[in-house]
Amino acid sequence: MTSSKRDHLVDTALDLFCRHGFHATGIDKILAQSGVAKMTLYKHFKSKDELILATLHRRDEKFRNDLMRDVERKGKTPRERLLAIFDVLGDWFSGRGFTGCTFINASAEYSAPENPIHAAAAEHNRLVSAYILELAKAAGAKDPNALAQGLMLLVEGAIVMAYVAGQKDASEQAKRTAEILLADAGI
Amino acid sequence: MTSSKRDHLVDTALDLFCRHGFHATGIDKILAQSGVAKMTLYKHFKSKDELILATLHRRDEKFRNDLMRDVERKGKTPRERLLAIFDVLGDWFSGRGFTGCTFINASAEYSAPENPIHAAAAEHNRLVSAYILELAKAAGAKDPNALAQGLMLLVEGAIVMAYVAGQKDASEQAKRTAEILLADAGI
DNA sequence: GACTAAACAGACAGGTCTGTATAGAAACTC
DNA sequence: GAGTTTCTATACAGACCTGTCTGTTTAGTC
Repeated sequence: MTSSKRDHLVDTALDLFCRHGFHATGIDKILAQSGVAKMTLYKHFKSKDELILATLHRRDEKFRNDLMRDVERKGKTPRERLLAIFDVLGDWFSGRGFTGCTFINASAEYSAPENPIHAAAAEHNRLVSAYILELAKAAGAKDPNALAQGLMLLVEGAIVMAYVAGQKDASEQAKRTAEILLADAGI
Repeated sequence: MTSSKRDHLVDTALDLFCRHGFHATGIDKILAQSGVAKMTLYKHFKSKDELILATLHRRDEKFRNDLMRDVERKGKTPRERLLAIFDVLGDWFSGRGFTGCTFINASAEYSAPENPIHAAAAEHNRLVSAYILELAKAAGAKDPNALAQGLMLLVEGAIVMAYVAGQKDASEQAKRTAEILLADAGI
């Protein structure tokens, strides 16, 4: 399979980027940890930035797939699922390898909005927002857009508080706050 | 004045760190933009990390001073001031030089919680939280701790949505959501 | 077994990084 | 005005960075 090396590179790069950041992770470290030769990397990716984009793409897919799967397992009704989001966040925060949100971190290192890396983070954000909006509509909220945007603020806020301030219980606080918003939305 | 060069270095470094990130900003660029000699920098700061810590310290002081000043000018009662926080955020987001939260960005680049740079970001977070809690108590909230933590989630969430997703109106959405929380807190 | 394509190993170029060393200029003090 | 401190300018060391290049080895196919 021609793409097995590629996949392995993306996996390794994602691990190192998450743990140490993008600028702080050199190509050589990714090669050493993956055991892949340099020329193989540059055959699959034109540059380090392209490798970063590929890792962000994989991270986005895995993150949203895992989120939807866990949310739909933990909650049966749309209302339960909106609240289950914060339980999933709690599991994520208390997991061993929690290093914050890869996309927030990527935006921090590539601040220009027109940078493709920053744009990829914005797109991920948009897709998560769309999922929450979908649930809010299914739950029959009075103003689904307002509810979804409010919940998204709580999600992002909880991630920041858990990562920057080390406040791992931010997800529980966010869940309690979300219940207030759900009540206000009539569900 | 022995500290004028030092102050100038911190100002310049803060500007460059905010615009381009910490790893991406080399000592030489700070020297070129400030017009200060390298040995002068290393006389005032033992290392680049110490310079970073000094810039974060200044940023924290300026940020919270400006926040409190603007909030207390825009709102007269504690309740008004809690809501005014989000108006101040809106001004910040739409300002020309908005590059997200320096402390979230610093945490992203220095992920280890025991790293002094990450710790400085956590401390800033704690101090902002304390200010909001103070206002929540003065406003006579039913459960000031819960209200303050909920508002803090909205603040951090709004910053992320404004910076990562470019959603500059996140502050308005956060304000509308905050009003729901205030009502729930009985104020 | 011969041919082909992929991956490996490692040197290399050219640039950047942090931090140090040295020598001269400017400013301040007595 | 002499002496001291402060700053500048610049070179330097040693490490790291990305990306290229050259061979060699492995693996798969006919």
